[in-house]
Amino acid sequence: MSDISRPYDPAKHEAHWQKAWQQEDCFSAGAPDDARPKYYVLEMFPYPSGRIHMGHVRNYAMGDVVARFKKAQGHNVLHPMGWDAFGMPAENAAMEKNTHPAKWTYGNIDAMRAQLKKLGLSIDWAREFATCDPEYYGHEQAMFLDFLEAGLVDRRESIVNWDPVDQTVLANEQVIDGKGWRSGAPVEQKNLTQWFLRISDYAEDLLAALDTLARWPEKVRLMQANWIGRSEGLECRFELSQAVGEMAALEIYTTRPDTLYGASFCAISPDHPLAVQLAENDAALAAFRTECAQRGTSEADIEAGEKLGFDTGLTARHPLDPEWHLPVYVANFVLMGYGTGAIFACPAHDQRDLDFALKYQLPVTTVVRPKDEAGFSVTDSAYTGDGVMVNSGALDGLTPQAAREKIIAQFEAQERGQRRVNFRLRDWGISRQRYWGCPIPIILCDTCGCVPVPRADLPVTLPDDVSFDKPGNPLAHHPTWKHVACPKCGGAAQRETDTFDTFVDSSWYFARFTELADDAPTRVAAVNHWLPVDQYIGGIEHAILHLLYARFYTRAMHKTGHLAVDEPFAGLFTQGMVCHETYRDDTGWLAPDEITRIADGAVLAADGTTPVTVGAVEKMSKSKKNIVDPDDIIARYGADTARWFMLSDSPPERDVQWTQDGIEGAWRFVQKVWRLFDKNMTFTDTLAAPEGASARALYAQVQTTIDTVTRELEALGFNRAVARLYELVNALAAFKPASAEDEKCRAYGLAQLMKLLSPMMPHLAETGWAELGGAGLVANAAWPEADMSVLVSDDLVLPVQVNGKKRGEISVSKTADAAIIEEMALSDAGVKKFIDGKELQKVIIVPGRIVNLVVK
RNA sequence: GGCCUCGUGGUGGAAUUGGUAGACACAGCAGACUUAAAAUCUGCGGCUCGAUUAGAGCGUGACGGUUCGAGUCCGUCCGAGGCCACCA
Repeated sequence: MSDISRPYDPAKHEAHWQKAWQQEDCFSAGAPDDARPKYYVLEMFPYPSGRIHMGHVRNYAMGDVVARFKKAQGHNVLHPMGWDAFGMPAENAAMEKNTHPAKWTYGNIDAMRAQLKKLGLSIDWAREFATCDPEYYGHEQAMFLDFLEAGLVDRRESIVNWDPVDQTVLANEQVIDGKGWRSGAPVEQKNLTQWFLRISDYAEDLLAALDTLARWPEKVRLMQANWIGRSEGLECRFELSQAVGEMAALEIYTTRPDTLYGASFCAISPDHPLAVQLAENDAALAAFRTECAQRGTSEADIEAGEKLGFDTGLTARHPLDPEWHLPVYVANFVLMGYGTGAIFACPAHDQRDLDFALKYQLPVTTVVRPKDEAGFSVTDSAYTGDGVMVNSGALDGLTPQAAREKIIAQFEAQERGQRRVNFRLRDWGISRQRYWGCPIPIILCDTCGCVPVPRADLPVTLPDDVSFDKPGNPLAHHPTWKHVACPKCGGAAQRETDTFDTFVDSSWYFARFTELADDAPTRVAAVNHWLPVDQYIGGIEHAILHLLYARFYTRAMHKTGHLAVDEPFAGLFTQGMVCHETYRDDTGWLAPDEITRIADGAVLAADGTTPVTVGAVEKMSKSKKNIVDPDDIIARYGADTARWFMLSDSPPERDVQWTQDGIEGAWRFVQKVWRLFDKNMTFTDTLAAPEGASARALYAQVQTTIDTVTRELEALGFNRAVARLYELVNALAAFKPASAEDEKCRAYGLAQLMKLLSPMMPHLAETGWAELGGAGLVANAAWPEADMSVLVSDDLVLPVQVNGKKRGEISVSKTADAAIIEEMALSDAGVKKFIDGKELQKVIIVPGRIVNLVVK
């Protein structure tokens, strides 16, 4: 029996229970043949930056609630943890701190693992790995060779986004406002030979299957759909009036074939082969192409929206009228990477085309008008709405939709074009010119070309002796590493010195967790048993990239026989960020522990005199110094308090604001629960509904709490579950036992409370459970089931409205018929006042809900 | 520019999905205990009017609509935020 006169001391209890869970091996997942239904809970694994932050605490607290809850409900739970350990920060640290990326990374992992363990998470640590372990990335290399054989990989030259500071290629999605996502340097366009995964082959499937992901947020599915960007249109030829070399026609793609009669000119991308060829003999065009390449695609440039064109002097024949010649421009707003890199322009119905036409004085012909505006014509604003076709020959009078269908059918019948589906999604360029990543297992031979590294030679490991003293890729600078004999011809050859994009590493780690097989990336029986992940939890910032790549990669693994599902994550939850107020004085940002709050609410610097400006509530970040360190919080209040605060108040998908008052409130709640154990009690885990009124009322509240908390946890409504638990604790604290039955019911209520609290505050729940004399660990106890029979009462209280406003309440028998309810409602004193002297027009009785009297 | 989400007390937020608006918590006020403070316990708390009570009116960004009944559904507008962005 603990001394309950003293405050609850988390430091004492938390370490004890963490050890007990480990000794009892509570959280190891059962084998695939375990009789219990499986449940795979996964939080997005962390990057080992060095220390955990509050965002991790929130993320892993949520996942842990789900894992513990599902275990208690009788599931065989898999809840693993690992490290997304490759990436540039390790190289930056190596440069700045003169250490080795591996040493830095593994040191960080050790530190963060210790921090996570202090949170008391129910993790199966036996499955832990880091993506920088050769045991992991070697399998990744083997799978890459499988993908290569299966035709899922391409190597091709392409224009890439080049970060001149980091000296590496960036994916489109790593370019933000024309700048590198890490360096912030303006991105340049560069032609490089790159490895690609053919994700665009799966565009249609990745899009269609979004409909099957019922337990994903609508928002994320929409973002992915937009990213994949499916459009339907017509691809057709515009004959050039004179051929240029081999090129006799322009292939164009349009989603608006209905507006063909409004054509004004054709435009090709500066990177279009025709433009490239013409530029060879045209210095002015060459200069124009250079100018376009330098302008880039930054937000500022797009905002400015300046349309630049170069008249090639060529013309193209309109496909519907060979005598109609359209000028061909090179235009900066046409992208080579989408469609065919060539368009026909209809200025009346596309704003970009209109801007261009007005600038270069090209014709504007209106071919769609709004239904009710007979004389409509476009002047300075393109019309993109629905309506009626005009000035379009046989199309006149049709809707644009019907006109599109008619034109496409006509082109297909005449074999001059075809319906074509286009996607915005491009193939995934995975080559990175970095050291700290998974080496691409390819050998480049002048004679044999690209030769896969023989399987027996995998993994291709990173050399340890590297230097970071010059920009670029240390693997390419290394004196010996890249020089090898060609596996095919035996001649001198070189290793591919690029490494994989780190998104490759995180595209299959969830599969690896299902079994750490030595000889294969996955063990098919285990991976097919556990996947898909039942509940995946992480930040919304991964809504597109990571989640889309993982969906594609799973399909690729399916195709190559590594598993047998297509969708890796059946349920997805995206949690909000942890925010904090910001503070600054003349010297810059101040940390929360560098300020003091005085009585009138004013905020001063630590010296007690300098006034401090309280800024916006923003995501915790080093740069704004508005960080609260989880270690400090755990040391002062314990893990349970930190977890409880992260789960209360704010809905989990929304941002939460960290406040000192909030953490203090959670701390007081822990103490309040502890004070409930103020006397010896007989352990009571099961109880029939008591007879006495007071015990019965408490018993009933315990049952409704079990019922609602269960449903809230099922729905990940942690904040609402917390509110119900506050209510139960308040009721237990106020409950004054007056009989043996009362005592027993109170003990029973406390036992149920411990079980309900245990997913969120596992240490306190164990302490309380032991205090009550419960057998074993509450971590192993079964989830309680609500006895709802006690709630079935014969009477119920119905609110009575008059004209929709509540005016009274009546207590009626459940079985009372409408006539009796009406009579009681009409005779209620509060109601009477509002109906006397008025004509009763209607009585609405919603059974069990409400009564509404309509009077006039 | 396109697509989407959200606007409820001093604050974070609840509201059985069209049926008693403001649960629960934080901050606040008053009281009890204490020499005092902290902690704890009790009570109050949307706004306006009503001296107070009883009570009445108003109230979920604004205006309109549907309905017996709207925070919830529809329309227009205002405001905040997110994602994508010259994607033909």
